[in-house]
Order: sequence, then structure tokens, then C-alpha cells
Amino acid sequence: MSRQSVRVRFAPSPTGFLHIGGLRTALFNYLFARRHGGQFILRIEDTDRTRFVDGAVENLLNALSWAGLSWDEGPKDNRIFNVKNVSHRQSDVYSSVVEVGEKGPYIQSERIELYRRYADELVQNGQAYYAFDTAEELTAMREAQTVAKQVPMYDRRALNLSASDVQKKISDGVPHVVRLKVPRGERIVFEDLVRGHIEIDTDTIDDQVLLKSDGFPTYHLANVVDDYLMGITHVIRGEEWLPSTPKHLLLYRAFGWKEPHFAHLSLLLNPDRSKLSKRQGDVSVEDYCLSGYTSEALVNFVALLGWNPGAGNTQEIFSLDALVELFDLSGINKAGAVFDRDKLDWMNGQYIKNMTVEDLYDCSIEFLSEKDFFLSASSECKTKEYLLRVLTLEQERLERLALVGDSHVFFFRTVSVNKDLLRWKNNSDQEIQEALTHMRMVVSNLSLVDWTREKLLEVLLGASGEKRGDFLWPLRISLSGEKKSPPPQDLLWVLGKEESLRRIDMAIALFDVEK
RNA sequence: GGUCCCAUCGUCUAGCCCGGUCAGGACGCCAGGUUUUCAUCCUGGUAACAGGGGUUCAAAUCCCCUUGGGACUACCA
Repeated sequence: MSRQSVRVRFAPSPTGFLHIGGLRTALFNYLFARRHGGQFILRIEDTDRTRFVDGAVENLLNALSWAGLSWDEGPKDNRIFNVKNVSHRQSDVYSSVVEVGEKGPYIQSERIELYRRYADELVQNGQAYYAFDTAEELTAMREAQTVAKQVPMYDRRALNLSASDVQKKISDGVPHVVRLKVPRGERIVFEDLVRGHIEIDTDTIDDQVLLKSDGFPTYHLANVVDDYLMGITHVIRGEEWLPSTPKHLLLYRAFGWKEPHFAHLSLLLNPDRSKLSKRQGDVSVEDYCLSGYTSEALVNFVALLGWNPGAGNTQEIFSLDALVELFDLSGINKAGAVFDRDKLDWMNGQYIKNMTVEDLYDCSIEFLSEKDFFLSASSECKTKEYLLRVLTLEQERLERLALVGDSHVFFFRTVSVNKDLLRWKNNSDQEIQEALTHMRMVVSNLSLVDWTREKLLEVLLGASGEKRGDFLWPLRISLSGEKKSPPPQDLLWVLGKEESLRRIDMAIALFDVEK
């Protein structure tokens, strides 16, 4: 990179929740900034008042924070952060939001005067013009063009208006927009950092509206003005912006501004290869958080969608810091990537397995606390000491935190044991009862010193000799009551001696002669 | 329809720029193994250069065409 410090931004629209594709865009910007020791800026593009969703900004900030992507400049939620050098906002729209940084405001709805000024400048220069067409007129125009098999495009009818007509309409208060006057017959050429050489003919570019009749700017104007004013050096954004990049380039040129570098990221896809969308699964970061994915796993997974560390590096698990170390735009793929839930589950499981039990306890306790069976569990099953033992076992089989407590057998004082389930192969009632009685004796002879997973296993194996299934199967069933459960030594370990013996006794009693 | 982008196992991908290793890894799936269930873990297996033309002694790699997929085509971003 040059001596000029890198400045990148993530510029979401507060129309809902943070989309998983947005997370990836934010991540790549973050990684690029950190890799090059530059700044990562967050800007809110809320110029469409009809699509504004209450609470969306706060949600966005939250999701980004959860993911661990810290930003240097932009709005922050003061309910979450204690940032120095922050100024409280006047606006009451974002009541809990404060801003950090010298180039603010970072919320576009608070910059509208700016955009108006720049739009006017373009009109004065003759590079943009006023248009007074109504929505109905424009629709009619497009329909006519479509019928005539022409490409729908603004026909510049407003350019036929005389200067005095324009003046009169404006002073009469006729609603109007400002449109960019796109030069004809030119080729716009640029080098995209991930796609390479791109050329587009200006004849295919419509006279884009820059300022809407409600006085708000469109994305195109606001984006370019802000990127320039905020000193953005690299625009890293989704591929959906590729076709409109020439418009943005035209804008930079019209203002006489140095243009930033562009890097267009491929899209995230549904399994059917269409653009990742709701309907085919979760798309908001919040959904994944609530389903029990760790932020580290989600970030790790998303980073590897359309990017790889290259050089034959087959590593798959990367911390955020490790990603920062390795990140390079040259490792970004041009083709779109399907979001594969199976691999995410696997990766999440890897992260869970590598946590300390204490950490697992901290981040899974709230998931567990919501479960009905846990709520109704006895108090001795809710002590941290007990839960830590349960989690030690669950950890190796857990793929998502929301699934914690699946072996809820641990939380019930009573297990209902099906007599037939206790039967290993074709063993007789008597054989089962004898096996259980034997195991009971073995367990009751154990001292507390021997109450470790390893020792318990050793003892059980020793006590069951050649015919392990005959002993271990009924023992396990009597302890868990379930066909599928952790191994007997682990059940014993978690349940404790007293509770274990109680359960074994209950099973043995099933075979007492009842006639 | 028009413009632009893209194309290696089912999925994520390495290899492509600087042509020459049985096209490598991971997820999934299948089989086997371990402390005879489930899970974990280990081992092995399955499976791809979209098609067609060139250029070349040699093409997944370079060029062209076709096909397929996607995005954009708003006073939404």
C-alpha cells in the first residue's frame, strides 16, 4: 500500500437486521483496515425514509459488536459502550446512539444539507439538471419504450425546458429531482481489485436521479459525497454495486475528485444459487446468535466464503486476529459462494470443543435456563459444580449452544426405565437382574477418591470382563433411561454415587418377582 | 429484452497469473476402527476441471464460441 493511510467503510442501510452477507462485507472491510493499519468506518445510509425500521440501527451496532468487528469512527450505542471523546447527539431518532470520529455526522439523514449543496454545484456546472416528471409520467414513458422494444431509460425531456421554465417551476414549488447528465458515447474503464479490468459504455447508463423530490439524496450521490468527504481509499462492497460503479466514477469525475479503489465482493448464495435470502433459511446475524452459534465460528466460516489464505494453506480454523494477519484482497474469489449450513455446524462444534468448560458454562447458561425441563429440575441439579460436569460431557457432542442440555436426563430426579430396553441381546430377566446387581455392588464399593471419569471407566471394564455388553448396556439404560446417552462411566460421574445407586435399584426392582 | 459479472467434487475451495505432479484439502455422505448405544475421535472410500473449437510436443491453466448461472436495469439501497 501507499503511504496514504487506508480508510474503508461499511455502509449498511437500517432496513432491518444485519444480513449475513452484510456481516461478510463488514468483515472484509474490517480485515483490510486492520491488516494495513488503517481505519474502519461505519456509516449509516438511511436516505430512504420509507424503508426506515425503528431500532434497526441499534440492532446493526449490536450485531457488529457481537461479531467482534470494532470500528474506529461512526455511531456507537452508548448502552453498550463507554467510549471516550464521544459527543451526544441532538437527534432524538437514535436516542442511545453517540458518535465517534472527526468526519461526522456518520448518519446520512443528518447530512442532507451537504448533499443538496453538492447536487446544486453539479447543476450550476451543467453536469446535472432538474427534472419535474411525476411517477406516472415516468411509468408511462418506460412502458412506451418497452412496447417499442427499446431499453427503458430517461429520455431527457426535462432538458427541453428553458431556463425560465425551470426557474418558474421551482419558484412555484413544483416537486423536482436532480438528475446526473451522463455523457454519451464514452467508455468508462476501471480496474476492480477483485475482478480486474472492467469497461462499460456510457450509452447504457441512465441519467441517474441524485436528489429525490423529498430533498433526500439517492444512494449514488450520498455514497460518493460521503466516501470523498470521509477520505475513503478503498470501497469494498457487494457485487450488486458493480453495474452502478460507472455512475459513481462519473460523479467523482464531475466533482473533480480523486476516485477510490474499488473491490466488488461476490454474493452469498442460497443452496439453489440465487442471492442469499430469507425464505430459504436464516439470514440475519441475530438468528445465528440465537441459534447458538458462537461469533468466532460464524466469523471464521463467513471469512472462508469467497476468500482463502492461499499458498496451499489448508488450515480452516482462524481467530479474528489470525485472519487479520493473513487477509489479502488477492485471495478473494470472483464466483459466488453457497452458504452451507452443515459446514457451519461442524465449525461451530469445533469452537465449542475447544472452549474451556468455564467458558462453555458462561455462554450456554442462558440457553439452558430457558428450557422447561431445566426450570423444573431439582435445585441440586442447578449448582454450578453440577452443571460444569454436565457440560464437560455435552461439550464433545454439542454443535450449537441452543442444543445444550439435550441429555436432560441429568436434570430429572426420576427416570422412567423401560424394562425391555434394559435387555442386551437375548438375555433373560434373571441375567439382567444379576448383571445389574453385580454392577450395583461394584459401584457401591467405590470410594469418592475413585470418582473420576477415567477411574470409573477402568473399574467398569474390569468388572464386566469379557461380556461387556451384558453389564454395560443395562447399567447405562438404568442410569439414563434412554436408548442413546453418554457412556455409563460418564453418567455415574455426573449423577454421583447416591443418585446412581438409586437409579440402579429402581431398575433392579423392575425384575422382582411380582406374581 | 439490454448491460455487466461468473463457471474445478453435492457444498466451501487449492491449483490458473508464470501451460508439463494419479487435479490436493475441508464439510457432507458411505465403510471400518476405538472404551460393544449415540456423539466425539482415528483410518479408508465416494466424488469435479460445463460443452465445443483453437494455440501448443503438452491445456483445469492461454484465446474464441456456445451453454448455464447470477447481478443490475427505481425519486431502494
